Amino acid sequence: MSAPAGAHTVRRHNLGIVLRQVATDGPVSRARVAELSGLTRGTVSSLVEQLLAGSLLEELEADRGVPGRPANPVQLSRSGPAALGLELNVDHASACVLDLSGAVRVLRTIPSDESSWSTPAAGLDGVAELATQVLAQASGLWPVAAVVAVAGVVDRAGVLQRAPNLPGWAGLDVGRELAARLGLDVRAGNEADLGALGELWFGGFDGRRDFLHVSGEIGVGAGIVLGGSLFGGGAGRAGELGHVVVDPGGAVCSCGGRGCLEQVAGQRALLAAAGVATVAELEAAALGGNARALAALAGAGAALGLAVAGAVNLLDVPAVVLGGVHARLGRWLVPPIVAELAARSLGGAQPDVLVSALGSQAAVRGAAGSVVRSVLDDPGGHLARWTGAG
Amino acid sequence: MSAPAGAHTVRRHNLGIVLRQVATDGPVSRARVAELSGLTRGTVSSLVEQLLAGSLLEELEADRGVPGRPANPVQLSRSGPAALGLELNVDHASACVLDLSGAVRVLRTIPSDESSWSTPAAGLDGVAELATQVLAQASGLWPVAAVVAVAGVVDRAGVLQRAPNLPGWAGLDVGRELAARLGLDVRAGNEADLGALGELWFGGFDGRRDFLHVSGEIGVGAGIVLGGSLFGGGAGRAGELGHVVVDPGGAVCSCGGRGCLEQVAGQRALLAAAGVATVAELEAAALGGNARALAALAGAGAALGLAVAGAVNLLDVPAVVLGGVHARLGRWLVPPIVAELAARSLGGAQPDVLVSALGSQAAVRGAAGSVVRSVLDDPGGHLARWTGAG
DNA sequence: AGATTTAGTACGGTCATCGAACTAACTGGG
DNA sequence: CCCAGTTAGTTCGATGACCGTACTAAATCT
Repeated sequence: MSAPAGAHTVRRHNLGIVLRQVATDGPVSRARVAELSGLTRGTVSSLVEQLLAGSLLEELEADRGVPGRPANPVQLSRSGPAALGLELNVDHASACVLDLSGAVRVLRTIPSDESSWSTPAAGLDGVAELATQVLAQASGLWPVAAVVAVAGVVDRAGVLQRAPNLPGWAGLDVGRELAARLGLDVRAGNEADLGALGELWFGGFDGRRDFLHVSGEIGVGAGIVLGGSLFGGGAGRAGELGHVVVDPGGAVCSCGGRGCLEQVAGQRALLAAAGVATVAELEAAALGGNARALAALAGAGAALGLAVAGAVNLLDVPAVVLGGVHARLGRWLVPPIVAELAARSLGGAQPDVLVSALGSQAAVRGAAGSVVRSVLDDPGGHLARWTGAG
Repeated sequence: MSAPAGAHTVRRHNLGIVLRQVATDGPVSRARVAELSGLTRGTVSSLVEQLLAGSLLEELEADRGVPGRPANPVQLSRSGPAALGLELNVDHASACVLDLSGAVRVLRTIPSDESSWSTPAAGLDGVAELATQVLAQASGLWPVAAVVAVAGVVDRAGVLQRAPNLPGWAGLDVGRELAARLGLDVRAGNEADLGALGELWFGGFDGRRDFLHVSGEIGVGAGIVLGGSLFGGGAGRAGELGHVVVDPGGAVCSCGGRGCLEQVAGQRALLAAAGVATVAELEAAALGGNARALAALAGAGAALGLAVAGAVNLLDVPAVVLGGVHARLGRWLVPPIVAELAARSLGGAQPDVLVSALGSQAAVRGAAGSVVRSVLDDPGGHLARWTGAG
C-alpha cells in the first residue's frame, strides 16, 4: 500500500511543481509561476522562498523596462547542488559535473586500457580519483549524489550482475564501493540505459519521448525510453541487445553464447573485421572506399537492424537512436539498418533511424542527468536530507 | 506539468488508501485499518464514513467473542456500485457484472457467428442487448462504467484501429457506440491486454506480477503485465504477437502478411490443420492419439514458442501464461513451447510456462476488473462524479 | 461488580492552501 | 514633477484535513 498523505505531502508535491516549472520555463517570476502552475501567488512565494533557502533556486536581478513593478525572476541555481555522473567502461572512464540546470560544468574522459586497471579495485580507485578531480574543478558547486554508468547488467539493488566485458567485476556493488571512496551517495546503472536517458534529456531530439537507444561500445546495449522514462522490463534487465543471436554459427562470445550481436557489431569485433586498430582508422578507411572496412560496416549494420527490428516491433517504438561508437559510424550503419527494418517491420509505420550527437558522452551525461532529475522530482526530499537532517 | 495539491488532494489520496486497505484485508475494523495504513483512528473513521455514505463500503455486524469493545468491521460493498465487463470477439460475445469486491455476480457468453451479426451495428446492438440482460439480473447493483474487450488494436483514444478478424469494424469507436446504447461510460480495450489483467487479478497465480499472457482465440494476442500493471509499449500497440512472422513462406494472413503466427496457432488455423471442426473435437482427437491432430498441436506450440521467445528475452519476463483456447490445449502446447524457449533463452533463467484457469473468460473478467480497479484507484473521483455532481 | 481491553468519537493544535486586500516599484503621460 | 496605470509580491484571515490526546462505549475476564 502507499503512504498516507498530510499537509507535509502537499508541501512536498507543490515544491516539486514550482521547481519543475522554473526548470522548464527558464528565468521566470513568481507571479508567472503561479499563473502557469495554478497555485496562488502567495503560495508560490512561500515555496520559492524555501527553494531559494535550499539553494535550489537563485534570484536574478529585476528586469525593468516594462510597466508595472519589475519582476524578480528566479532560475535553477547555478552555484548550489551539483550532480556527479560517472562512467566506467571497458576502454575509457568519464566523469561529469552538471549544475541543476543541466549545464555541463566539467567533463573529463580518460582511457583505461586493461593494463593500467588490472583489478576492479584499481579501476574503482581510478574512477574515484577522476571524480575528485572534476569535483575540484567545479567551483561553487557541491555534489549531492552520483550515478555511475557501467558496461554490464546492474540489478535493482545496484549490484553488477554480469559484465562480460569487464572480467572480474561481476558481483561487485559498484555503487557502494564508490560511495565509500567518495563519501557520496552513488547509485549504479546500466550504461546503455543511462545513455538513453542522456539522449532523452540532452540529445536535442526535442519532443521525442519514445525511442530505442543503441549504445555501441565494446559491447552493444540498448536503452528503451517510453513515454519519457526508462523502460526496465521485468527485472530491470530489458534491452540486453548485445547478446541477441544474429548468427547462430558465428564466433563464440564472452557471454558463452555463439554469434551474439556484439561479436559482429561491437567495437572490437568491428575493428577486427575491418582489419584496423582504431575507430578513427576505420572511419578513414571507409571514407577512402576500403572494401574490407565497408563490408564490415555493412555486416554490422545488417546485424544491428536484425536485432533492433524485433525490439521495435514488440515494443512499438517509433524511433531508433544510434549512440556510442555507432554514432560516429552512422553514415555507414544507417542504410543497412533502415533496409533491415523495412524488411521486417509489421503493420505499423517504420521507425526513424537517428544518429546521436552526444555519441560516447551520452552515458555520463545521462548518469549525471539522473541525479539532477531526482532532485527535480522531489526537491522536498532533497531539502529534508540536506538542510533538515544533514 | 502536474496539478497542484491542496487539502482536497490529500483527502482524495487517503480515501483511496483506506478503500484499498479494506479491499486487500477483507472485513476489517476501522482501528485495524488505522494500524495498517498509518493514518490515525480519527482520520480513518472520517474517511470510512464518507466511503459508507457513497456505498463503496458496507458495515458488517459487530463480531463479539474477544475482550474489548467489539469492532464494527467494514468491507467492500456487495450491493452498491458494480462493474460491467464486455467482450466482443469473433465467435462469441460475453458480459459480466462484478461487485466491488471483484466477485462475479453475473456472467453470460453467447455465440456470435458471422451470419447473425452481419454488420458492426448489429453486433453492437447484440452486445448492448446482452449487457442490459446481465445488468437486469444483477439485482441491487448499479453499474458505474463499463469496459469492452475487442479482438483488435485499440488506440489510446479508444478507436478500433485494426481488426483483421472483425471485417468492417476497423475505425469504429466501439466505446462511444456502446456508451450511446447503454447510457454508461464505456471504454474499449484490447482483448489480449484485458485478458492479461484478468489473469493478474483473478487468475490465481498469486503474487505473479510479471508475465506475458498469450490469448489464443481466432487471432493470437499477447498482453504484457510488468510490475502488476499493463505494459502498452510506445503507442499502446505492444504485444501484437499474432502477426509476428513465424514461417516466411507460410499462408497469407488477413493482415496482408505471410506466415503470421495466427495462421499456425490461431484457433481457426489449428482446427483446419488438424482436420476437425471444433476445439472439443480437437481435444478428443488428440486424447485419442490422432496423428494429424497431434502434429497440428506440435506445430502450433513450436510457432508459439518461437514468437514468445523474442518477447520474453527482450522484456525480461519470468513467466508465460497460456490463455483463451490455448489454455484448453495446454497439455499439448506447453511441451513444444518449453522446448523452444529452452533453445532460445539468453543468459537469464528460462521463464515458466503456465496454463490459465480462466481460459476464455479472462478478457471479460479483466474488462470488468479494470472498472473495479478504477474505482479502487480513485474513490474520491468516483464519489465526486456520482454523489457530488451526478 | 469491577478491572481490563479494545473500538470508536470529540476536540484542540498545526500546517498548507486559498482568496482578497494591501503594499511595492516601475512606466508613461500630462 | 507628479499622478494614474500596471504588474509583482506580501500579508492575513478562513478553510480543510490531519494528528495527538483524551474521552466514551461496549464487550470479556476475574
